[in-house]
Amino acid sequence: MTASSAPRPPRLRRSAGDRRAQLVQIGLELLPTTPVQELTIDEVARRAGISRSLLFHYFATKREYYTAVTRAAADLLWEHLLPPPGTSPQEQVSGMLDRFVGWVETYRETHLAFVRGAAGGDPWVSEVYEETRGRLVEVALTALGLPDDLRRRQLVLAWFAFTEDLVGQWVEEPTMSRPELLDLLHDVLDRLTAR
Amino acid sequence: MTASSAPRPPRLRRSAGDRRAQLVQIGLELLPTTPVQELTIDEVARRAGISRSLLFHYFATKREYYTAVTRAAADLLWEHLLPPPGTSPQEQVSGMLDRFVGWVETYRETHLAFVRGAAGGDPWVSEVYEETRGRLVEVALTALGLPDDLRRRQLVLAWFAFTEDLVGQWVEEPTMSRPELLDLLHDVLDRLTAR
DNA sequence: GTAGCTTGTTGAGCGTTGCTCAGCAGGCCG
DNA sequence: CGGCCTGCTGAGCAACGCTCAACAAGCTAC
Repeated sequence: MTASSAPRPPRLRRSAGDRRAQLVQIGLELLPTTPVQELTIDEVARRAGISRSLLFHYFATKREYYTAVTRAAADLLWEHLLPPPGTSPQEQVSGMLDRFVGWVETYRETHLAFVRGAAGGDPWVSEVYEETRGRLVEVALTALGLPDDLRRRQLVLAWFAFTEDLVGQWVEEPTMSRPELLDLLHDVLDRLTAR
Repeated sequence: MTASSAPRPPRLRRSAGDRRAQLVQIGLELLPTTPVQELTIDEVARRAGISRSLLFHYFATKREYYTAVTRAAADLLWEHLLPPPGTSPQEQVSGMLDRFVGWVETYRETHLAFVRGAAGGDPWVSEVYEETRGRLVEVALTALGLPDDLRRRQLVLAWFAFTEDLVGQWVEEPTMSRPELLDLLHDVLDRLTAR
């Protein structure tokens, strides 16, 4: 409840970069509790303590803003999963898998919201996640030492959908041990790519 | 282009059932070309030749309307996939798989839009598809003669995500023959449930 | 210090959309 | 023909995405 008698909070200017980052950050925080369609510019602006107009100064369109938020989320995931340099190929894949499960365990709500937001409707938004999925598959195939042909690519992408879904279910209702899960996922991937 | 001089089309009353069905039908037709967020009540009402108000008489909320449309789409899929009575258990699963691929082949755009709409954001909507997925998995497990325990259920659900994704990719870019695809999907399912 | 410029920032306002409500009117009944 | 049930409409409100002209914070130049 803002006191109506408050003279007015001293308006402070932020650099363009700061403001953009702040707005994207607010989007990331809102993501887990708010489906895209219910995310309003008003709410974001209110949280940032700025006018709606300013948000449109940084993002020409609501879609553009939402895409930027999605991209930020995708980048976080990407940076977390990418194998550190100097890892052996075998370790790269199992390491990524392990970190992926850990990621979903830690940011369950956020990650699920991210995936749903990316999967749902809007092509501009889903493209962002598609791209990240594509890059991840590329890394995985390289680590496995397999040629990146179209057929295998499809299989690994579909395997990723399998993984997303299974891990998503597993964190809500663990029906096996963590190592069992990791083993199963790795095994399915191996069998699929061996074909 | 509606002639402005048209005296006024004779307003005709429909029974409540007819009108509801018509509105849902319009939703189904709009689904493939229109992401949820861009589906407007105005557009639907315009196509039905009725006022916005009437739509709110049948569906209290836009969400409720959209849920009804999704349910209709899910029911169509369900009826198409359900094995006819008197089929042998083995045929049931491969038959369902075959019909599923056929379904995606035939209604590619519509089905993809349906899945995306169901996956995206809104819990009320996604629940509808979740339910259908659950029933399909139940049928599959029964046909396979396997107990419906939690673990297997998760695996088959995840396999379904795998299948959705792979078939979706395959129809856009066939990297293998149709029988190969069916065989692969069936094989993966068998290996997963055999564990 | 102050004039001036850059640019972060705002408020008023427009068109559209989801949704409400009081009441009109089609068509079946007596 | 009169009455009633109920399908149906139009006006209108609040909230939203988005635009635009103008204000003002804070740096630089003198």
